[in-house]
Amino acid sequence: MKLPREFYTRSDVLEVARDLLGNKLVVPNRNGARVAGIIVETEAYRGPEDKASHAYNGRRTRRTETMYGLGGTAYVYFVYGMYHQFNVVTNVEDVPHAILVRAVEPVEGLDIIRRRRRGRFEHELTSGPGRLCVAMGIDRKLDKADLLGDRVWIEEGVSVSRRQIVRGPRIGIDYAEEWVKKAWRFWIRDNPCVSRRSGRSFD
DNA sequence: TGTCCGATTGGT
DNA sequence: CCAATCGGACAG
Repeated sequence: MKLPREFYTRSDVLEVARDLLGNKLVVPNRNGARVAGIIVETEAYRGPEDKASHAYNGRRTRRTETMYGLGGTAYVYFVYGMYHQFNVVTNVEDVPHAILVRAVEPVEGLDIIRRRRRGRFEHELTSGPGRLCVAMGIDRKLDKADLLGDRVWIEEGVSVSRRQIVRGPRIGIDYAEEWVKKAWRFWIRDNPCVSRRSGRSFD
């Protein structure tokens, strides 16, 4: 069952980022086979006040335009000349909030995932935002895709109790000054598929 | 159009 | 720790 529009249009992006944990990200390939993973790590970005956000200070360009769309839209961009990053847009139109999905635990289409990530250990298949995009076949063609459509979506997964959720600072945003230390990254405690560089945490 | 740099990763 | 690698943002 796909998560409904109201899940995404809520105004508190931190709450949505936390609630995403345990749900299942699904990408059907063109044969109709499903590749899917349970979301185990997320990061909230709250433009325009959040200096770490691409939409900081109201920045609105060809790339960031997606973030201004309706909650429940995919925001996929390309970084470091080689990696894609999959994000979920939240809130209502014109409020550029988004959540970076940093790691999933593979649960469907393992054969396809292993082929795309040949030579890697099991815990390295989808344990990072760039890795999971390779594993699941996500690229910029999915930018602006509606998560209530049929190209990529998130459906009800497993239930995760509040006690299993840990939070800590976001990763790779050293340029964000005072926003660096905000504990806006959420992950499932002890899950083997969370990204490496998981530094200090607090709950 | 030129320069700087990135919401990462894999190898040293 | 560091290089890879190229598109985006912005200055000029």
